[in-house]
Amino acid sequence: MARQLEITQPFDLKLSLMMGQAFRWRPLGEGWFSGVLGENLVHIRQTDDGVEYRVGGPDGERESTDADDELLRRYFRLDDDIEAIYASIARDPKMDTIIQEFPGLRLLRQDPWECLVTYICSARNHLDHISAIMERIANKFGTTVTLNGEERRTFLTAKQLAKNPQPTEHRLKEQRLGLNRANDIMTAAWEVCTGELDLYELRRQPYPKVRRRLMQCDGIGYKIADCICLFSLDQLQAFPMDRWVWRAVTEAYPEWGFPEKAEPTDRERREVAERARQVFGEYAGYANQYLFYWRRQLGEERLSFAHRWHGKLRLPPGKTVDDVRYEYLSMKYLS
DNA sequence: TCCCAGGGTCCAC
DNA sequence: GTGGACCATGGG
Repeated sequence: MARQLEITQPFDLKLSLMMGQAFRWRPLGEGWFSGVLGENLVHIRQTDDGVEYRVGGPDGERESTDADDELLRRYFRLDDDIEAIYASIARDPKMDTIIQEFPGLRLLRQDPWECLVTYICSARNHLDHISAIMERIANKFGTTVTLNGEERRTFLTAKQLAKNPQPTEHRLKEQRLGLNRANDIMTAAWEVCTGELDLYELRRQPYPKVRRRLMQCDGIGYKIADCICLFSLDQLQAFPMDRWVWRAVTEAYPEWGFPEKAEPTDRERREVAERARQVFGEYAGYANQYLFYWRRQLGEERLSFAHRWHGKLRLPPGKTVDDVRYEYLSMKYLS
């Protein structure tokens, strides 16, 4: 039996699950998505007044309870006052426009350990590739959970890694996540198990301290620390600076004074993040996700223009693909 | 073969 | 503390 959970807030399930903050959600068709939350295999889809979902475990589907509602409320951050957050970051008129274009984008409160592993593997990787690595790791180490004919695996725990280091490290490296990543993950697992790195305790610490602590880990620099802060540690002022957000900022906010070049220096990343916190306020992390998603959508528009160019449609005389793209963007977003 | 991807680290100044 | 060079890895 599917269980209903009422949501009386802006909420776009597909957008929030598939935009590239979490990497283990899969579309099942007819609006359903499959994901693994801890020990639970969850099937969920959006309805007119919220979501409906089913939950499975090692022995297949089980009856959903109030505790499962609470699990989802926490995961989707339904405790956030999203209207107030949108209003806060929409003090900037461009952000207001973007939010109206894509209402219902939600940050997800992910498991800190899984999030740490995910983003250690994310460095210089494509979203699809990150998804594939996470799924391979789960398939190799996880325990089986089933639901409605589907079989998936729980994620690798820190304890599993620290308990039996050599064989698991070897098996981890086989999952093609990069030469040093497996070592970084092993080291982090060890620190988590000894209590030297207490991820849940970091949820109650101030943001700068949390980021500093994460950056002491191998393989975690400024950007990845911000991702872990924002996606799993309740640090909503974190502002992860990857190349997409850098493009969004340099193109849409020229008045901030950052040059349009391919890659920012570490210093420029820091300065953009600080500026973003001044402009968007204490919920800058939500603005960050909107900029990330928005700019990636434009990337797809750009591909679309290139496709037409090579196809039947011709560009206006004397104009480049970028000219047309920027005209389009100016009309649509930046007027 | 070249380019790209939710970067990190190391090493001179 | 900063800027630059180098590193990494699979896919299109």
